Amino acid sequence: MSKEITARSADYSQWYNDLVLKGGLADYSAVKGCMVIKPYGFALWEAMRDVLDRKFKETGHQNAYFPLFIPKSFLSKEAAHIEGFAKECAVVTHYRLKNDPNGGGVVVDPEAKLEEELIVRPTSETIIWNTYKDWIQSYRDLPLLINQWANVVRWEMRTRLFLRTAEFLWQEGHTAHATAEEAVAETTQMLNVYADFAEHYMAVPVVRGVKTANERFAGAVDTYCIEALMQDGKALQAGTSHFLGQNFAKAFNVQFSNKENKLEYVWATSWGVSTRLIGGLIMVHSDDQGLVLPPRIAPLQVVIVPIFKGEEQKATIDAKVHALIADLKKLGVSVKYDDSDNNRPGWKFAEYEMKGVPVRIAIGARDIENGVAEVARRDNKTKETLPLEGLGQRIQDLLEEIQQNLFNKAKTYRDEHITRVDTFEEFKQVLDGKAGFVSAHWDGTSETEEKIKELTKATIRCIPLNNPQEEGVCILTGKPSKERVLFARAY
RNA sequence: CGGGGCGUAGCGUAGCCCGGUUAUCGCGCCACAUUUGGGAUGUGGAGGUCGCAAGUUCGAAUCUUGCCGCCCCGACCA
Repeated sequence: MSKEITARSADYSQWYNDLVLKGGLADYSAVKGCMVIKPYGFALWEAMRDVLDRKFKETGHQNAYFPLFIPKSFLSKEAAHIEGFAKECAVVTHYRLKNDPNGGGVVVDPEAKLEEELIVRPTSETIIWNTYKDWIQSYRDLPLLINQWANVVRWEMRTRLFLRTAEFLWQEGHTAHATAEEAVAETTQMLNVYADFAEHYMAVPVVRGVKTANERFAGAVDTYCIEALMQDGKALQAGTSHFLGQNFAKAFNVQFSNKENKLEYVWATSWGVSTRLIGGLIMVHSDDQGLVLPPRIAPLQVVIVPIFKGEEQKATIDAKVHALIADLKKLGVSVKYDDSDNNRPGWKFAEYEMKGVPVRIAIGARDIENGVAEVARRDNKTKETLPLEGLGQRIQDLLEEIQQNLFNKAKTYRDEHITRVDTFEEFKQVLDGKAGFVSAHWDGTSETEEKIKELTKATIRCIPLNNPQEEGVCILTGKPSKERVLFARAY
């Protein structure tokens, strides 16, 4: 009816947009490239944020907040860093408006020009390292383990809801360490936190790996990443964790006295995930009926729809439902009883399917008589009639089953879409056919990587961690190679 | 920045070529009634700077010019 969803097979991008808009996650805004995150979408982000925040704290991090604005001169202190971000920075040049003397509303007051322009943060390494300079003097001040939840702005040419917007929400961890070994350990620890979150909460299987020089974060020594595979066979970088070496410490002159009273530059990491994860979540699990959300981060896990004629039936159903709700809440299950009379049951069924609520329970007079309820799973669209007795526990188990099923399904798909190839012909065939990750030998040079990208639009997503070493030859140049890397077309 | 598309009610649209009653239809919204096991039905009703500005004309949603905005596809990117 009013909420037709484009089929994935007809137009994958349109399908994705339909889910975001009609599922009530976000809207386009009056500002080009920026979206409004609606309550349901934000609830999803909050659910993800809560889990991650807990994990950060469990690994010893604390939250803090740094300014939105960064003096222009800060950004240029690390050469590779500014190189990477310069093209997409929003710049504040004035601090005041005034009435247009020609009567055209307000204009920028030319008198109010800033002496030094401010950059709206595209990422906060520079402002943070400028601050750390004052916080770190001794090895006793280390490690410094800070995370920030914030918005950042990257003025992208072309945007897509959640996947790439001019402003987005994220978290960025910035840590300082006394030794390189400790910083590297932090980098991999946080990569594992992300991977664990993706797999156990989002039910999204990921490949852990390290980026090639081409794809590395601007200013990093090494960029570790988790890569996920979408249903259209394209890859999505779902999170990154960077070992920054001493680059930022040197740029901002952050030194500490070690135990031998010698000055040393500190070692740094930074790591982040963004609202982009929501885009990935949608593209991994959802179907042509709408969103499919994994129970562990679904804003709402269970919806109960009563089916009744008249107040009398309603009262009988209410009594049973309230008992069930009490049970579910006791078990930590989030539940909504939609007994509004505005829409009929069929409408509600369709609506909650669109929104991806994992479990729907329908209870009518007929069920009350039989002491049962109809329980419908969103993930595989099956329905079964279950006794009301002990239903709460059964639902809790079912949610866990759904969580597992979503992960297994996504993992099977992902594993079936990692294809080993040994020639460039096969490589192109796979990319244009079944798509997904392509595991192939590469000669290790940036030039070859660039060339392959030019020819096929595929990039090296990562060199997987613990990658088996094997002799081979580069698919493009035929030069010797010691290991396979994962290529894919990516978002 | 290149290519394409679009701007008419909250949303989706017709009308535009070929200017002429009160701007079309559907969804949604409001009221009432009947309904309620897969997106209900009827009756009545509210809602419009036709993106903005200038021009042509007796008359502009419609023609002309300029401007603005958004979306999609590319290059760039999390």
